[in-house]
Amino acid sequence: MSRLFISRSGQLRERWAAAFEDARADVGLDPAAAAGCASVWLELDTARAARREAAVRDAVAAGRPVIAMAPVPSEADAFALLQAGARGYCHLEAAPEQLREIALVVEHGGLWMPPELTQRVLGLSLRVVPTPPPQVLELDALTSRELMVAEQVARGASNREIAQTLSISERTVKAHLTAIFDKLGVRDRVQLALAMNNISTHSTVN
Amino acid sequence: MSRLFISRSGQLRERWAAAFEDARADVGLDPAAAAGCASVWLELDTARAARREAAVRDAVAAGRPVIAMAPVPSEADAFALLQAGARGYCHLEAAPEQLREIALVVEHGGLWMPPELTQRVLGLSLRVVPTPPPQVLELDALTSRELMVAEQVARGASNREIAQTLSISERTVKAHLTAIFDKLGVRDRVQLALAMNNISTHSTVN
DNA sequence: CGAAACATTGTACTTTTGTGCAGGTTCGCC
DNA sequence: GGCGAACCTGCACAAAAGTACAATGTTTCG
Repeated sequence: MSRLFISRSGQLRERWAAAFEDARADVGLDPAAAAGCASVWLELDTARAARREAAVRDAVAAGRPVIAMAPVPSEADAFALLQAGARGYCHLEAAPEQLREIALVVEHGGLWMPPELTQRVLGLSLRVVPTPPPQVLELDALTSRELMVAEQVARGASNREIAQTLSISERTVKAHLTAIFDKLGVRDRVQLALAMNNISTHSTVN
Repeated sequence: MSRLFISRSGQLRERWAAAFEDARADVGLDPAAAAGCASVWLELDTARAARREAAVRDAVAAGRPVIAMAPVPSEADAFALLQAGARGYCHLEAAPEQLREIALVVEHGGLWMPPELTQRVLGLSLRVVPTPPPQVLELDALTSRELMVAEQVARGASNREIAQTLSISERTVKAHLTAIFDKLGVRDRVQLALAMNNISTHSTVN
């Protein structure tokens, strides 16, 4: 029982091969081929959003558990695709060990999605999060002023705008930012913005 | 790492022992004992319905994955308990093989519930959780290459990293970005990253 | 009171980002 | 063959972003 990866580009073939000895890849879904697999993995284009659910549904129809792999996972997306019948929803570039983990879960009747999404999907409170190191932001570590700056960045504001809003100099904004980056372990405002919105970032390939 | 079963009656002890060599059973929750387990299984009384969620929460607080075992599984119950932090929800009298299956799933970060409940609970979540903004990005306007760049930015990657990943020069990445900003109507990579994750950004005055 | 944390800002400098201008290539299509 | 779209790139430049070092005032707390 192999794993079938459906991908247009096939760029990640090597990664999949690393995860599963029996990984197979194809550019389109062949129901007959899918039927013989332990699970079907779909690489989702960000484009053609409307087609994604249909793609999942088609794959599900083959009767094997389907895992959707999104380049940019989101809560809404996870909902839609799980509802379309996917049993797993993960980052497209999840590490091989994680892929194996997901396969294990899904092929035994479970649902899998990134911890941070599980949390939000079920509406859990942060404190209650179990198993994996949930990478909860240590927002408590921030001072009140730093928090204000961080929040603005989380909404896409520039240093100048933040300075204006808080009635301080741009230099001070930068000072706060340096402190924030250090405390939260991110390297620039983009990663901060994403982290503030509970989105895992690049270096954190989990 | 054993499995800890919390049960008032202890009637099903033998079944649990059959499922797991390392099964332990107790009548009440001892946080210290729970902390040393692979998973905690709660037998839920039908009586004292109000207490069930609290019981789950207490168990979850110990930091180990919790499976709720209900004598009469129901959709509403499943949702409530998963929301309380349970990672699994099953019939109290599930067969030993199934218990093992569930353990496998839950201890690897998955969610488990009876198949027939899965779809319904997912459907329910949609109604319970505030639906995210419908703001649809015009991702179709992006060319395939631009999309790749945008996705990387959405994960916090720098231009250098993107260039490396796509095997192109940093200059080209910048060229793509300029096109992306224009097409999507954002002004910089931070706003792009947020937009790609369906997060509304600071209202740009200019 | 004095240490420590916080907030603020300046000067100066490095690095990243983003743009303008000016080219190249390839590929499909009329 | 010509044309346009997408892709790729170099040089130059401006504008942000971020860091290093330093300093001053305020608040907080033991």
